[in-house]
Amino acid sequence: MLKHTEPSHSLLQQPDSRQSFLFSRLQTCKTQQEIKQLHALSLKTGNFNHPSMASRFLAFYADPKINNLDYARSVFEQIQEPKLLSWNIIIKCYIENQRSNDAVALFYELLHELTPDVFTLPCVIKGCARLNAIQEGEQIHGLALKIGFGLDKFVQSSLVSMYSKCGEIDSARKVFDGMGDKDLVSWNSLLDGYSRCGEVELAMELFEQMPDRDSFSCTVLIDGFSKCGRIEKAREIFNRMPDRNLVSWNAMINGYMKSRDFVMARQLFHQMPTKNQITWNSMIAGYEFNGKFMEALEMFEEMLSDGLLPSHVTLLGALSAVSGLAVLSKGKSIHSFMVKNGFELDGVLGTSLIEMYSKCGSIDSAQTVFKTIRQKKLGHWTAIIVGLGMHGMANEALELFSEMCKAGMQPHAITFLGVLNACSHAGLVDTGRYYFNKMIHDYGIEPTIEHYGCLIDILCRAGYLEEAKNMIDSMPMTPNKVIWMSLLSGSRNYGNVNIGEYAAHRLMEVAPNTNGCYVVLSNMYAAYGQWDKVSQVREQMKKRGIKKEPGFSCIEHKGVIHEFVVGDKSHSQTKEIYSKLKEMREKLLSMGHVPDTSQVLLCLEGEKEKEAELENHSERLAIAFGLINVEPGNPIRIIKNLRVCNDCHTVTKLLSDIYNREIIVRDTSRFHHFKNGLCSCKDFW
DNA sequence: GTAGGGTTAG
Repeated sequence: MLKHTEPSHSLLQQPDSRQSFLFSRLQTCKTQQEIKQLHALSLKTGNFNHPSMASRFLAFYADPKINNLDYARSVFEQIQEPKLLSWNIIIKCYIENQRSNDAVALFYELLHELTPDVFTLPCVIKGCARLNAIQEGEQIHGLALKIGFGLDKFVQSSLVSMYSKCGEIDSARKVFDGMGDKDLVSWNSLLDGYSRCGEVELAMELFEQMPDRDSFSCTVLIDGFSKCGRIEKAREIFNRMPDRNLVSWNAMINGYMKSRDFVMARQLFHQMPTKNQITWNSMIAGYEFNGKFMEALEMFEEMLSDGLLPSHVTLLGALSAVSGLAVLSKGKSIHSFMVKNGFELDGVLGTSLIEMYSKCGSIDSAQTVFKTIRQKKLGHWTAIIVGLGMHGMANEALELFSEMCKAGMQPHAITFLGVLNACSHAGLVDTGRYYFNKMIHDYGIEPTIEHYGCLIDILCRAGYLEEAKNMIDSMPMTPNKVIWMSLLSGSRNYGNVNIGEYAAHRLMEVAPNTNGCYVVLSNMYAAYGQWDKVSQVREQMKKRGIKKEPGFSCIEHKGVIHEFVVGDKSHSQTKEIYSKLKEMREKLLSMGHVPDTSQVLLCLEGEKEKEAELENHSERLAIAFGLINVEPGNPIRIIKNLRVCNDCHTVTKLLSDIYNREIIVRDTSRFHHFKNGLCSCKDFW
């Protein structure tokens, strides 16, 4: 960086002697090096602070081609009493670099010195729109009127757009109606407003009233229809577009992804003449959003091998897909890619990484990432608290929660959800009640149905079934499937058939197709020997065509995911796996393990068949695979789509001891760390 | 030499 030294006295007296020379050089020079030399020269010769010189340099550094924001700022800082033009340039530069916060802050600084003009206002209004800062936007609107720029077309259009983006469609309309001279941009701004707030009929009406339309107008409308699920209508407009641009293709892809039409999305993706980063991001995020994690990761790989640089958005999508599949190795490689390419972890990417590591079962790495983030934000604290809770590490989660409060952070609703979830997985009833009340009374946060769900779950797991039932009856919202399921599971665990039946009936009203409901209900009857009721449930399931959701377990090895279902014989290592299973069975037997068949679902009659079913549970196959393939010293990580059954839980504990291996199992809601014959959940799950 | 409108992202 250049040092702005005091110019020598003699040169200062005759600054204009070299000014025209500097001016013409400035016009023709191309490299950053050259401009820096001229900049140095201007400082030496005392021309830097000449009225139009400084802003010329500033404009050069602020130019999108050079785009050295920090340097531009340092140049700006050196200007003595910068003219409005310089302020405008630097504010615009901040907007262009997605630093709207700083742009707005600079604008308020500017107000102490000068009066803004018709160049400043649209720019800073755009910044407010980006920040969703409606209050600042309104303030600046008032200021614009006060200083006499209320009728400037550019100012008005930017206001229409700002109000539209902030969801204040009525205010947008009011400014629009007050415009004397409307052009395409002002029409499009309002059209965007209607599209954004889902008023697509009004948008369509406006579209038809417009004196002119361009590809912007069509794209805005396409996006509006896409977002509210009317993909056919969007397609119609797209088909009629004379000049389809990249953005309209992207908007269509998003629309198809939103309506889960992967075939059409992919078709457009291949058809379009050119793609950009957003196109790829839309495909990746679209797949991820719909739970198509494998496809999302394949797209991500393809994007990289095409030589495109991913953005934050790309990485967010890829990391979420990794979390969904729990492919730790992939997550690690994305993490190192991020470090290598200088992606900051201070923002959502840090949150996403913490989430990824916890969901991949590596809570240690999640904690490491959390510790390395210098400026910890609420999202980071929340992510790690949620992660620790999932891993049954309630004490650590609660400790971090109080540390976070000490650091001056205001926890929000999700943070409390993490805390309550942690309490639930550790069976901390009183602590759970305490935080639930603290949230309401100390932080003024209205509990959502999820918060109630957590607390009710805590009560149910601990056997406080009456209290849970009372809470369900008295809570201000209609109980959902999750809540009735908690009550039902609690009733099964504590043998309360009455409350269990009540919960099951309510559950069937709310969500008649919940297969888990029938399974738990029949397990409950079976556990207490009510076999006639067991067959009734079986009949009901048959009549309604409900089948037990097939369980599967996955294990990743060397970047490949191996999936197993009950009694699976399709794997290439089947022979080895089954002989390992035999060995496991013998070792378990010699430890005196007696299979617990109480949770085996009905259709199997004899004890022997039931035991055989347990032995072939998908996670046992996955464990066998892990014992064969995962190098000793490394934990065996398994992902399940169902809850761990009683017998598998006992068996896995024993296996961790017998084979001296750490086994980490992720089920639908949490992690179990099996080690030395014990589980991190302390048998409470 | 400076200004307003569209796509991904919780």
